[in-house]
Amino acid sequence: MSVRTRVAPSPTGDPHVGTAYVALFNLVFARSYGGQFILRVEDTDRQRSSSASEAAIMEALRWVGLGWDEGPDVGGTFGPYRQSERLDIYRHHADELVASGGAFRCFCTGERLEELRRRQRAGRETPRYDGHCRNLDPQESRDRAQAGETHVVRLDVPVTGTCGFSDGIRGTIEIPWQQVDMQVLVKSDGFPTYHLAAVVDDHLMGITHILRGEEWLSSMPKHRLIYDRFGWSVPDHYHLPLLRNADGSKVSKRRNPTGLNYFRRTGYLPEALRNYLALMGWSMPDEREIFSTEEMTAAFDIERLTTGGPVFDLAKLDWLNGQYIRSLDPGEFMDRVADWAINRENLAALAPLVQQRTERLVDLLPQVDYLLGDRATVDEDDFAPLRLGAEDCLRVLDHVGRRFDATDPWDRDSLQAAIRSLADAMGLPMRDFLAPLFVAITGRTVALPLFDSMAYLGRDMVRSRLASAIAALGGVSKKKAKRLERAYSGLIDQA
RNA sequence: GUCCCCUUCGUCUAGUGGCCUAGGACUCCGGGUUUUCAUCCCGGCAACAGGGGUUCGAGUCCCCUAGGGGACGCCA
Repeated sequence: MSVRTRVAPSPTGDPHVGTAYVALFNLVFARSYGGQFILRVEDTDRQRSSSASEAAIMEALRWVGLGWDEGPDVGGTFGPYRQSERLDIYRHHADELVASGGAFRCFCTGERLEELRRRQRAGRETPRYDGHCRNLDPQESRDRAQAGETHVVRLDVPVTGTCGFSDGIRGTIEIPWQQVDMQVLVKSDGFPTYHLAAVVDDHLMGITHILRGEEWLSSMPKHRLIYDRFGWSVPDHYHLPLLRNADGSKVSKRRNPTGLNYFRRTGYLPEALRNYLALMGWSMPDEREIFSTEEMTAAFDIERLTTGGPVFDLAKLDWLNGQYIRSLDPGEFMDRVADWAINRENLAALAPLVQQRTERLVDLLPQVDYLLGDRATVDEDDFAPLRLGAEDCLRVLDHVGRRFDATDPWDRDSLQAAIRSLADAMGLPMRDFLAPLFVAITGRTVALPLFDSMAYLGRDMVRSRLASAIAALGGVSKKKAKRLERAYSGLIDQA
């Protein structure tokens, strides 16, 4: 049987470097066996999924050079490849599980569940569904469901014993069933959760090897159970180490640029990014550090994957990117530069802003350089002349960051509305409120209009500039971050 | 808190019981080439988390401790 792997992003945000990381290893693994690599969109979270995000993720993955053989856009014989289009498949399988006793309907209310979890936490137990609806009379269960009573479907999990399974790079792992929750498989809106959908799809799509992030390791018992209940064989699993921030925590946008578009916009070469990602937890047998994805594929051996979480450190990526840029022949270098930012497409967004401000074409450059560049370097002194003190500036920037995480769509008007409401909530005049933001984003005293600038830059770039401005203002400790978070949610609740 | 995973220079890593006086790369520092800068070249700093075993021999195997991370959602 042909080797088939997949990457299964959830279209709930900006394209993430972690997705590219997992995609790279899946792609290389499949190719090294002459197999196929599939893209599946896991859009089962109705609230958070968006087609804009889906399109951005596919576009970004293609940019990195991680294309797929089958997927929502290119089709394939195992489609559809978008989970929201496979609802009847999941429903059918969930019904089968309920009928066979492998799962049960649960009519518990959210309040009851919350109270239960609170009690368990207080009693130092692992929060877990208590099985309240597990032994409902099947007839009653069916009747209540038929009568339209709101319910979910939960996986029936053994109460005692341990679940043993094997991970391709970690060996055998045992987890007590006691620790495994009776996971919801079908939500009350009829959509499946990840656990059901992923297992069903991986089986139906003929996925033979699953390479995914380590955060899934503790869900493995649930997944094994589902495979077993359906009588399906379990694909080989390999849990990839998680990319880390400098402090060792799971890589996050608050501390690192993690958006693929950031790397694209700041002029990293896709082949350099792939090479760098390959170095995260993997090495060439001959210890070469500069190699193409093709060379990686030819030499690939999953046994060479390490288990420790690598810190995603830009310094080495910068060096590597420099190596790639310098090795380009001049013609190609010129093409890359032209594709990067000084092209019609990018200019189209900028032209309306700069044309009126231009007397000679050369005036264009200083007007837009801060929009094309990496990030404006700011330091504490830049904030000194402002009406708000350093502490207040920091507070403003922090809260703006939080507000922007939830701002959608990312355009001029939404940004303006978001900022206005936040300034109101904080009781600050727009003028004072905007000043530190202007400095953080543009790094100047004179620049193109702030909201247009932010709209052009995009969420990733704005995020990273906010982060460096906050760092310039002294940064925030863990404790301070907590305090700011509380303060922010306080503001939201009032509004 | 409970369970699981992890632990070699600041960072990415090599290492699968003797080739380890622990190698390479990035960063940093010093020097050289270059009319500047960058590149490039040379050199330097720097690690087996701690403690017990097993063994003739342990970075490599086992146990304990510590530290880090992850999971514990009708998110994925």
